[in-house]
Amino acid sequence: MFSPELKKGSMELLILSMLDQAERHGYEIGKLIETRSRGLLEFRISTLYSVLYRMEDNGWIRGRWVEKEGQRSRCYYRLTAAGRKVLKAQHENWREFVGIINELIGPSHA
Amino acid sequence: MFSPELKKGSMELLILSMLDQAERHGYEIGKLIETRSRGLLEFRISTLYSVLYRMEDNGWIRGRWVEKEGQRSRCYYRLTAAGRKVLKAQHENWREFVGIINELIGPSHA
DNA sequence: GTAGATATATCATCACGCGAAATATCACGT
DNA sequence: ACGTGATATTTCGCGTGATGATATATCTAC
Repeated sequence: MFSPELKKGSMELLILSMLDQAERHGYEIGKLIETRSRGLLEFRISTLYSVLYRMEDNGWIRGRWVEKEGQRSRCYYRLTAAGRKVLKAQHENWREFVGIINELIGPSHA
Repeated sequence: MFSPELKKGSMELLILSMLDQAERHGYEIGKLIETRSRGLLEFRISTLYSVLYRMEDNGWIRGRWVEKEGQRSRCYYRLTAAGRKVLKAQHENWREFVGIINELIGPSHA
């Protein structure tokens, strides 16, 4: 749907936003992005996990393994204090970026 | 200023937009992006040229060498018919993409 | 005469999303 | 009992493309 390059850079912001609302596991985040965007935005599940691992290394999120009866083990991630700061910064960053690009490309002349 | 990943994917749209208004050469496009974004958005000049070459290979733009007295030779690029279509498509694509991301990340809670 | 802006070109490097494959459990239909 | 598909995580090689460094050349201004 969207150019692969366009999706890059929004991945972290997207994941951080998902985790701002609730503790979630990887697969859940993937499905959430897919359904909430009505199938228009779909990140590969492998990408999702690699970003999660990277963000955990960065100390933005922390995973917690949960084993429930009759369920495959899941790793639930939540934002750390640092992650919350990064989310805020990336959110503002995104808005400013979009503003500038929109300014530069002007209105579409359909 | 902005994450390098965020800039990826907006480069082509940006250049195509610049060339929609007038025939321009590479260095000029770079300066234009820099000044119009008040220095916030700055693409490497090397990146700019590599994107220009790629877009010319794709047939989206066409370069024309101009040699003026007392000036270094410049290559002026203009949009082709195909490039105009790509610009329109990428423009719509950008707007839709931004809409979806904004929907997913929600309003900032500053 | 040299420093800095203008202007283009090339190439190695690196980050990162992607595709593919492996592993494991549960639900459902037959 | 068996297969299929959804759920769930992991790993790794690949390809794309922005970046940084470097080279070259001309003009202006001090």
